Amino acid sequence: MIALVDCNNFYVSCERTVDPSLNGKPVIVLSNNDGVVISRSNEVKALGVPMAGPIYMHRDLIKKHDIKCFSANFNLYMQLSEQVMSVVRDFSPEVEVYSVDEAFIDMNGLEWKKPEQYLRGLRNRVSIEVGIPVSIGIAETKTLTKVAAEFCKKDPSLEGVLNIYGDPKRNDYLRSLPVGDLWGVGRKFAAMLIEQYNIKTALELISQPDKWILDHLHIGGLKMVWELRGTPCIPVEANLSPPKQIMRSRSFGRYVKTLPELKEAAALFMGMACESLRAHNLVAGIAGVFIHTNRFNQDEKYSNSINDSLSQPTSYTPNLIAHVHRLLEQIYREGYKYQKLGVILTDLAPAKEMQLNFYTDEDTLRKNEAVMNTFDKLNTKYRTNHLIMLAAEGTEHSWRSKQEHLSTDKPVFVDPAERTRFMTTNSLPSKTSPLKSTKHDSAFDPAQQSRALGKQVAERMMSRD
DNA sequence: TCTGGGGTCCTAGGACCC
DNA sequence: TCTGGGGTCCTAGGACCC
Repeated sequence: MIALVDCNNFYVSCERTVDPSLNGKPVIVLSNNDGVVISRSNEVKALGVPMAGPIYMHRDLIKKHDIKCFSANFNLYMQLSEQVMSVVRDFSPEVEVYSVDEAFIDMNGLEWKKPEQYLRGLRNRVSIEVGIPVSIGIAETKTLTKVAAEFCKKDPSLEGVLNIYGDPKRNDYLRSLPVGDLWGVGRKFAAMLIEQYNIKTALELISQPDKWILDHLHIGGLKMVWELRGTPCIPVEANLSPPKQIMRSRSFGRYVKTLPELKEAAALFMGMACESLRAHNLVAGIAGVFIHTNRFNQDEKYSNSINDSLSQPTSYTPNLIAHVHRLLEQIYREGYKYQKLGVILTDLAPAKEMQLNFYTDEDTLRKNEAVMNTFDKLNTKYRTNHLIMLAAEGTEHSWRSKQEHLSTDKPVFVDPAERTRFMTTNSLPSKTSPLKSTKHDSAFDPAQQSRALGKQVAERMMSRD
């Protein structure tokens, strides 16, 4: 028995914990450059605004229905995700955190606990302690829990939990499920199944012979189909494995033409990637960079990527920045308006198993490691990525993403008692309530804030030493 | 005018080996 | 005129996920 805990409209729900007056109102969360819809409230879904579509096509609808739009605030979403997951872990040690808003629970050994009742308790605790609504599906396989959670969201009378484990009516659900809504069937496969083979529902798909599935949807598709028939093929993996690749990329807030500006962006993104690399105690053997112009602009198109192995695997930011700067010089072409740049680290290996080469100067290695250690400690301690940075990363970043509708960057603390009161009375919180949102004001500048913080820290350290 | 970011896995095909 | 068979490894690209 497996359960899936799935947060409803996660990013929108996060914004609503900051500002509960958004409850019941149409709300959208936008991608990094405020260009694309990445989360919608139920009210917005009902209005027909599609997921992952460009927002500018819905200007009129936004105005007409007074839809509230927010820039993505991933710091906030990560914090709330961690809170949700920590409640989930209270209910079982066997948890696979599958994404920012989803977790699978291995329920084996918990069947006797009356799963619906037990997990309804989980749902209520997440709701009260974190303020995020979740839907929970229970079934024999991961793919079936996805189906259950999907139906659960659409039927409020289920109170957030649908158990289809051993349910003889399982195929009734599959009969009414469009093939494109399946976990493992994306746009391309859905179009092929419907247009070429007239296979429209999940039930029609699982009625095909294995050989046909293997030929058309490959091994991943066959696993999915077996899972829909009730045979587990995708295990719950409670132990998370280290990443195989780390990438940092952004679309620019404006077009960028010059090599120095691209280098600045590459350095900044590499700084971020390296931080993650070291947080996982890994080193990279290969690093690369890619750039491209606006892919929707047919007149002028250029995109290129390049990567190369390092003479010595490392997580030392200065070396990796120098490496991608050299690579960037090779693919940069003058005269183009660049829209996006990204850096990629691959061939990752545990830092403690690092291979040295014949020429490696171990003394330098140790010194570099100590520098990065101190670097990370300070940036972690003061909860900012920009307390200390490399000069190559620049300070102005005039090309950075638009984020014109940020809610708040400050950590959110909500007193559970206060939330309970809010939920039961359903009244708006008073002005002094901790639920009150910290509105983004235009004077708030993260860069300036961190410079001020940096100054404070520097003064403190100097007075001490 | 305006179109995200960060991942995983699988497959086909090419290079190379003997 | 006539040109094998059996492998491995790597990479780019395509599918998928949230």
